[in-house]
Amino acid sequence: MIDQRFDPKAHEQRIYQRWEEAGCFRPSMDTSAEPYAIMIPPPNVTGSLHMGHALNNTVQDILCRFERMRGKNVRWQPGMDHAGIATQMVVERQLAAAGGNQDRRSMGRDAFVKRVWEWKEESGGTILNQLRRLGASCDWENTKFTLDEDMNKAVNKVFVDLYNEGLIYRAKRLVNWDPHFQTAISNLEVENKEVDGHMWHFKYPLAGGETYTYVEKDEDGTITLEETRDYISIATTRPETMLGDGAVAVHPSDERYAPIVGKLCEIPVGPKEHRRLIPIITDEYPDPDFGSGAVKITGAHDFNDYQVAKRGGIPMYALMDEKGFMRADGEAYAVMAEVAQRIAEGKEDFDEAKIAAMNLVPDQYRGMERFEARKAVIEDINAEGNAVMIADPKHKDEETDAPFIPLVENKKIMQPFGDRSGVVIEPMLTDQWFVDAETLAKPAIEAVRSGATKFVPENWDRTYYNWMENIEPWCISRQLWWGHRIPVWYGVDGKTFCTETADAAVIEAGEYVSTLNEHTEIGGHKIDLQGCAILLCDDREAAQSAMSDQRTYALYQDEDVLDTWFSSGLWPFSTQGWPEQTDGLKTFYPGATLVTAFDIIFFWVARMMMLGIKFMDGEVPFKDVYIHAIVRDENGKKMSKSEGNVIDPVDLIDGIEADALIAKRTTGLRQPEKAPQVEKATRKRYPKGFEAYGADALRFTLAAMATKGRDINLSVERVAGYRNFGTKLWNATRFAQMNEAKFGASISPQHLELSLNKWIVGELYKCTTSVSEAIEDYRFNDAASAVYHFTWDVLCDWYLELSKSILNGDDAEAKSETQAVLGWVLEQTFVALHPFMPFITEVLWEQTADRSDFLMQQSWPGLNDAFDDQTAADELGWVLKIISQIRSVRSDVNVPAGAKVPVSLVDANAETARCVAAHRDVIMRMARLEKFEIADAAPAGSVKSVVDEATVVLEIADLIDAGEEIARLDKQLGKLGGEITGLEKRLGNEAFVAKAPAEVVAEQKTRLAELQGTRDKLSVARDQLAAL
RNA sequence: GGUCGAUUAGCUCAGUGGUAGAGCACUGCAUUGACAUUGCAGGGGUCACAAGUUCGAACCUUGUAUCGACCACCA
Repeated sequence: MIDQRFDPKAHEQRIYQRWEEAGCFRPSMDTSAEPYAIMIPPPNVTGSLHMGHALNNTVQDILCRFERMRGKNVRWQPGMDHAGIATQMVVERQLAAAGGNQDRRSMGRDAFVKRVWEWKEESGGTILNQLRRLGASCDWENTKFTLDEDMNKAVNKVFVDLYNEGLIYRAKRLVNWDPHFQTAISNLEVENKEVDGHMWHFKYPLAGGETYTYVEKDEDGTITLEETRDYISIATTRPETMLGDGAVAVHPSDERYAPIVGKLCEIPVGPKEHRRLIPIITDEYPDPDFGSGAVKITGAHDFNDYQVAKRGGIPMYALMDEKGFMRADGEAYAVMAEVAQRIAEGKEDFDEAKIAAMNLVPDQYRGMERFEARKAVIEDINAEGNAVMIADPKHKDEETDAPFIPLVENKKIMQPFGDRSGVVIEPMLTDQWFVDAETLAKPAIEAVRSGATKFVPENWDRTYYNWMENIEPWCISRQLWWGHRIPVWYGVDGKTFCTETADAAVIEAGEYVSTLNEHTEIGGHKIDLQGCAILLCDDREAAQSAMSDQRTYALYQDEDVLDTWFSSGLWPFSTQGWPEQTDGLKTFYPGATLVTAFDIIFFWVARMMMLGIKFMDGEVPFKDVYIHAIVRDENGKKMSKSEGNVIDPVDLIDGIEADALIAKRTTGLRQPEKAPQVEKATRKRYPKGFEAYGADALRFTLAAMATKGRDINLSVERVAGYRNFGTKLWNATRFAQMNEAKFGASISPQHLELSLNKWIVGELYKCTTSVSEAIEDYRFNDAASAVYHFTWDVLCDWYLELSKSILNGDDAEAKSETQAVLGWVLEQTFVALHPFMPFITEVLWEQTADRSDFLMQQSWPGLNDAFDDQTAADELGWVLKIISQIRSVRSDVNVPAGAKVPVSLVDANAETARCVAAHRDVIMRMARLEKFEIADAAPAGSVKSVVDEATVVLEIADLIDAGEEIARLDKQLGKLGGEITGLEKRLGNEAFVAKAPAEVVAEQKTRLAELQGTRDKLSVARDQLAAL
C-alpha cells in the first residue's frame, strides 16, 4: 500500500537519478523509429533557473516525453552558452570583490581566460541541475558548451567559409560601443529607453561676419519674422559632440537658409583663434519643422549623421576614447584644427584613416568624461554669448524688462543603453567584423514564406519578416577575451590570413611569402626570402619586433572574439558533430520544434535560420518554432528583483519559509531603500512562504496556462490547486489498491461485460485522444485540462464512486472485471499524465506492481474508437444525469443530506426501465434513496422533476411545503419558458429554417421538443400541487 | 510613427459563427472507510462600446475607447 500522501521531496530526486542511471534520456537510435529532436535554448553558464526557463523547459519536456512514449527516437539536446559579456562580467566582478589590484588587464589574457574557465568548472552551470529538478529529460550524455573545442571547430569553419565567400568582412563603421565593457555590441544588445533630456539651441556664426536676411512665414505665406542674422541656429541634445561637427545640414526646400547654403559657419567651441569653419550643406534628412531646421552633422557620433556624412563626403571626427572620455591623445588642437580646416575647404585630401586619427578636442576638454565635457561646453558657449536666448518664462508678466536666458528645451529623448552594462551607448567609428546578414536573410525569409519553418502562433512570422527584411549588417566582433577568438591572422604588412587553425595560417603565410620578390619591404626592411620562417606572435607589438629578424615573417591573431550568438547560431548542427557527417547530424537535423520566448527571435532564431540554411544545404534547422508566453506575477506585472515579486521555481518545488523568502527578495536590491516595502508586501501575500508543491504541480500549472499567444500570470494558488490534483490521483490509486485492483495486467476491452467498465474505457479513449491532438497542436492548456477533467471529474468523482457497489458486492465476476479495469485505467491515466507530471506518475507506477521497467518508457495509449461503446456511454450518461438530478432537487428542497428518500419514475420507457434495473443499487446509494422504482402514477404532494421522457418523483410530501414547492417549479418553468420562446422564435423565422444547415435546424427542433416535454410535465405537477 | 496583442464571472483566464466555460474566491449542506490538499449542491456575466455582414455574432468586418508588448524615431 502506498503512503497516505505523495511527498515530492522523498521521491523526485530519487526517481530522476534512476531514470538517468538507466539511460532513459538517451535517444533510442532505433533506425525504424522516426527521429525527433529538440534543441534546448542553451542557458547562460552564469544563469540560474527563473520562471521563464521553467515554462520553456516544461514545454520541451512535455513534447519530448510524449514523443518518446509514442515510440520516436528522441534527442533533447542540452547545453549551455558561454555568454561572452555576462560571464566575463561575473569573473571581473569577482576579481574586484577579492580586493587586491588584480584585474583583467593586469592578469593578462591567457591567465584571465584560464580564470574564467576555472570559474565555469566550479560555479557555472548550476542551471543544468535545476533543470533536472524540473524533470527535464535531456540527453545529458551529449551536453554541449558553446565554447568547447568541437564547437570551436564549427565556428571557425563557418567563419572561414563565410569570409571566403565575402559574406564576412572587416570594415570601419559606426557601431554601438559600450564604454563600460569597452566593446562593440550589436544593435540588439542596445535597449532604447526614454529619459528626461534637454535640447540646447546655439548660434553658429557665419564665417567672416557675413549676414543674411532670415525670414519665417506661416502656413499662408505671411511673414511672421524677418531679421538680419549673422549666424545659423542649431539645436542639439549632445553639445559635447559639436567639436566633431563636419557640416551643418538643412533641407534643400528650406527657404529660410537658402541664402547661406554653401557658405561656411564657425563651431563656437574651443580657443577662438583656432576655431573650425564648416560648410552649410543640404540633405533630405533635416526636418524643417523640427528645432531650427538646421542640423549639425557629426558623422562619428550619431547614426543619422553618419549616413548624411557618407552621402555628402563630410569628414567624421572621433572625439572619444574607448571609455567614453574625451580623447587625450594626438597632437594639439590648434594643429589639428588647421588640418581639418584645410580638408573642409578642399585644400587637403580626404583620407578616412587620417581623419579617424585626428584629435579635435581642445586642450581644456581633453581627458574629460563625456557628460562632464557636455557641461563644460555648454558653460563656455553660454559665457561667450552664443546661446540662442529667450525671454525667461518666469518673468512673463513684465515682458518689457524680461531678462533673457539661454533656450534649453526640456524634453523626453530616447537614449540607448547597454543591456548588460546599463551605461549610455556611444556610437563609435571603429574597425569591426561584420556578417552580410542581408544576403543570408533572403533564403531564411523564404523558408518561412514557403512553410518549411512555421511559427506557432503564426502571427509571429510578421515580427520575423519585419526584422529580417530590414536587417542590417551584423557586427560580430567583440573587444572581449571570453569567447571564440576570431580565426584571422595578420602579417605586419596588413596581409590577412583567415583560416580554421593557426597552423593553416602559418602555411598560408608561407605560401604568401614565397610569392614575394626580393625587393618587397615588410616591417621597414627587406626580408630574407630564402630562409624565412613564419612566426606566430601574441600581438601586433611582438610581431613587429620579431620582424627585425630578416629571416622572420611574423603573424599575430586578431585580438577580438566573436559575438556569443555567432556560436549559438550554429547550435542545431554544431551540437550534432558538424562538420563531421555523424549519425547524430544525419538523424537529428533538422529538429522538430524550437521552443522559445519571443525575445530571442532576433538574437537566436533568425541567426539559426540564416546559418542553418546556409551550411546545411538549404535545409531549415527546425520545422516549427513554438513561441511561448512570458511569465509574469499573479497581477500581470513583470517579475523583477526591484518589485520583489520574483518567484523562484525551485522555491515552489522545495518550499520556502517566509523569512527565507523575504531575505531572498530583499538582499542585493539595486535600490536597497525598497527593501521594507518588498518585505511588507511579501509578508502580506505569503505569510507562510511557499509550501513544497513539487515539480509536478509547477509543471502542470505552467502547461495549463500555456495558451497560445498570451502572457502567463502565475499564481501560487493555482500551483497549490494542481498539487491537490496530484494528491487526488494518488488517493484514487490508494483506493484502487485497497480494493485489490489489478495493476500490471492488460485487459481486452472488447470482452468487457459491465457497461460501467465499457463506459470508463471509452471515456479514457476520448481523453487520451484529445490530449494527443492538443499536444500535437501545441495547445498545452487543452491537453492539461482534458487529462485533468478526466482524472478528477470522470474517473474519481464518478467511476470510483460507481464502482464501489461492485467492489463491495457479491458478484465475483463483476468484481474481478472491475478490479482489472480499475487498475488498467489508472495505469493508462499515469501514462497520459506522465508528460505533465512525470514524478508522481512514475512513483505510482513503481509502487503499484512489481515492475522491471519505467513508466516513462511505456507506450502512449494506443486506443482507437473500438473502445468507444456508444450504448454504454448513453447508459452511463443517463445514470449520471438521474443521480445529479435527484441530488439537485434534494438540495433545492432542503432534504437533509443523510435522509433516505423514496423515488419513483413515471412515464419511463423500456430503455429507461432497463437502466433502472441494471443500475438500481448504485443509483440508490449515490442519490441516497430508500427505494427507486418504476411507477404508473405519482403520489400526491410529491416533488417532481424531469429526466428525458420520465418524471422523477421524490415521495416526500411530509418534508416539504406545498407553497415553496410551487414556487420552485414556477422558477424552473420560468427559465424553461424563456428558452422555449427563444427557440420557437428562431424556428418560426423562415429565413433560419431555409438558410441554416439542416442539422442545426433539426438539433434545435429536438431541443425544443425536449424542453416542451419537460415544461409540460412540470406544469402538470405544478397544477396538481396548486389544486390541493 | 510602424507592428502585434488584449478587453468574457469578484480575481486569473479558456472559448474560430449555432444552448456562455474552467480554476480560485463566494453561499448552503455533508465528517468513521481513497482523498478536508475532500464531497454534494448553488449564486454570479448586456462577452469594452458602436455600426455593419449573417437566418444567427463573444467569435467575422469597420470604427471608437482603454491597456500592454515589440520595433523605429527628430538633431
